[in-house]
Order: sequence, then structure tokens, then C-alpha cells
Amino acid sequence: MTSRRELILETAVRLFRERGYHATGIDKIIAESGVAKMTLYRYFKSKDELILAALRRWDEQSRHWLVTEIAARSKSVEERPLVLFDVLDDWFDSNDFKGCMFINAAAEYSEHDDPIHTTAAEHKRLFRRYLREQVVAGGYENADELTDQIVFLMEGAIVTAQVSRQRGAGARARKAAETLLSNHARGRSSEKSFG
Amino acid sequence: MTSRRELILETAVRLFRERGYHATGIDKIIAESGVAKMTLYRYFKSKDELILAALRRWDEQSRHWLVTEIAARSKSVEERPLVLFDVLDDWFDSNDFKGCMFINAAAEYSEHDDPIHTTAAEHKRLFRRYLREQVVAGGYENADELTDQIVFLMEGAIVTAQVSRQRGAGARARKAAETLLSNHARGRSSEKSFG
DNA sequence: GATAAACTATACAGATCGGTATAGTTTGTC
DNA sequence: GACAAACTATACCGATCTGTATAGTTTATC
Repeated sequence: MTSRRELILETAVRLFRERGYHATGIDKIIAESGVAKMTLYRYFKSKDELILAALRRWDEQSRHWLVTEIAARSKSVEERPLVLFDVLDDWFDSNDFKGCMFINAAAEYSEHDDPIHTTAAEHKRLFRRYLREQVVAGGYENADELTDQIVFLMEGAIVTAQVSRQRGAGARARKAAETLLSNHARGRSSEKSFG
Repeated sequence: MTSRRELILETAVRLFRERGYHATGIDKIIAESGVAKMTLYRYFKSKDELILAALRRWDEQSRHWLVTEIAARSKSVEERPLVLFDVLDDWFDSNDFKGCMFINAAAEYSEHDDPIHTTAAEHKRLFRRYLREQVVAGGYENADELTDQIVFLMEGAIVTAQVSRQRGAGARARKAAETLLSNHARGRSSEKSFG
């Protein structure tokens, strides 16, 4: 039993991710979800509202997936910030990879105070908070600085994989993260912990 | 004496950068450039062709600006890959900063073989080639690996500045780059050259 | 000053956009 | 089986989109 609302929302997430926001029309969404147009507007009062709902849905799903995968693949807590990059590479290699839905949303809705832009930014804020917790749990020093650096590497790997279609961006970003992490390892600044 | 073609092209670059591609209509471009619609279609046979011309124009201008600024602000050759991040922060702080035109183009035209997407990718390829030359000239080892890492940090800083609107992304990325560079300094791997 | 090219202004074609109105059909509930 | 809510199908609105047609005006060149 999948509700109509759910059908529409999942289709919207998929199409916005695959084709972008302006390029995805309401007609396309109702055609692919097999639902009448009036039904869509019963649950979402405008296209912008649907975009916002899609972003919030994917925020939850993608962060949940990342958190779960990282936890499952890490042998130690210190390793978690690095395993992130392994998970990223799997994402990049998926057939339908079209970059980060939130980066793309912020690109198409570039006004700082646009609700769509701020919702995209909120996702990044929440992910950063999670990543910082892993950095702290891993026992690294200067958590804020280190977290920012890992975020830069992650976003850079995402964008590079999307724009330049080059394989292994995650793996290369991971090597950089290894260097940065070993420089912040508590009481062992000059020692290499990974590699 | 500015030719009509030039007027249109410069207006197109500005509008595509400020408002995106799908969101910028031909009518807006002719209105702001003060030119008749037929004149636009005399020089550019379609909107996609105009987008391509705008991308190529901005590719030249932005890389020229970056190269010039970096050369002017660097006291030594080794410093150049770091000065890049100082220049980035100035860009981020400009009032009309709306992220990277090429990242945004690849986001809106996500098909790998779309000419607009490949033209955006070409810009990234050319910039990476320049950056690699600076890395080599600076006497760092593992130029390819190091160049990729700096590119990741740069793209990450751009995206973070755009999405999350946080100041000093360039400076924070620079610190990470300093760490990575000092790890690849020829014959002085453990020595910190910057900071 | 004549001729040709460049340019403007306007109107329009055809498609698509987001969103609504309406009438009829299915579904669930007591 | 009656009643209400949910849902479908279709037609439509006004706006906007890219792109073209056309007629008239400016500009440059000889």
C-alpha cells in the first residue's frame, strides 16, 4: 500500500535528481507517477512546495543511507571519516549519478533567501553536524577545522565526479583526507595512521 | 565601439551567471542588452549556442583573471597553489557571487554528452592543467595526485561558499592545502613550509 | 546621394509552463 | 446500499517559452 502522496513524492525526487528542477515539469511528474494532476495539487499546493518536500525527503533518506553505510563498513571509529569516501565512490559509480541534489538546487535557486536554497543549505548543515560528531568520536583534534576540510574534499569529489565524469574521485579525496586526519590525530601529529 | 554581438554575449554571461540557464529567457537577454530579438538570432542560432558561447567566453575571462591574480599576488613559485585560495575568497566576497558558472551548467545540463555539459567539463580540464603546471613549477612531488587534491579543496570551497553562504571558505581550504603541500614538498616531506 | 547591409519593432506561431474548473468514476465506511 | 471522500480525465486559463516573419528605419560604403 503506497499512498498517492508517496507515489508523487518519490517520482518527484527521482525526476528532480535526474533532470533538474526547471527542466522537470509538473506534467512529467504526473505522467510518470500515473496520477491525476488534481491529485498532485491536493497534496502539494505548488511546484515549489513539491520541490521543498522532495528535498526534505531526500535529505532524510540520503543522510540515513550515508550514516548506515559508514557505520557498517568501518572497523573502528577513527576510520569513519575516511570510509565516507568509499561510500561516495559507490554513489558516483551508480548509473543514475547526476551530482548532489542539494548542490544542484542551490545552483538553480541561487537567491540566498529562497526557501529552496535555504533547505538545500540546511541539508549541508545537518550532514556537517553528523560528520563533526564522527571526527570528535574518532579522537581527532581541532574538530571544527578538520570537519570543514573533509567537507571541502567531499564536495569537491562530488562536483568533480559530476562535471568531469572521472572515476575514483572518492578514492583520491580519501588519500587527501588521510593526510589531513593524521595531522590532527591526538598526540600523534606526525604519525601516519592510515595508508 | 562595442559590437552588437559583444553586447549580447556579455549580457548573456552576466545573466546566466546570476540567474541560471533555464531561468534566463531570451526575452530577458534582449531586454537587458537593448537589442532586437532578430539581431540576437543573427549572431547565435539558438539559445543553446548562446549558452555555449557564454561558457567559452567566461572560460577565457575567468581563467585569465585567476592566472593573472595568482601571479601578481605570489611572492614565490611555491606559494602559487596557495594564493589560489586567497583569490577565491575575494571572488566569494563579491556581491554577485552565485557559485561557479560551469558547475551550475553541468548541474542544469546533466547528460554527460550534452555539449553544454562537455564545455563545462572542458573548462575544468583546462584549469586543472594550469594548476598542475604551478604545482610542478613549485617543485612539489606527485604533481597529479597533489593537483587533484587541491582541485577538490577548491571545488569544495566554491560549493560551500555558494550553498551555505559562509565566509572564509577559501581561507579554511587554504589551510588544508598547506598541509597537503608540505607533505609533498620535495625532500622535505615532514617539514612545514607554510603557516 | 544611392545602394546594401545591419538593425529595430512588432506581431505571431507553436509549444509548454504552472495551475484551475468541472464532471464523472472509484473507493472506503457506516 | 447509501453517502462522502478520493481520485481520474479532460478541457481550459493566462503566461511564458524559443524561434520566425515582416515591414520599416538606421548605418556604413562607394
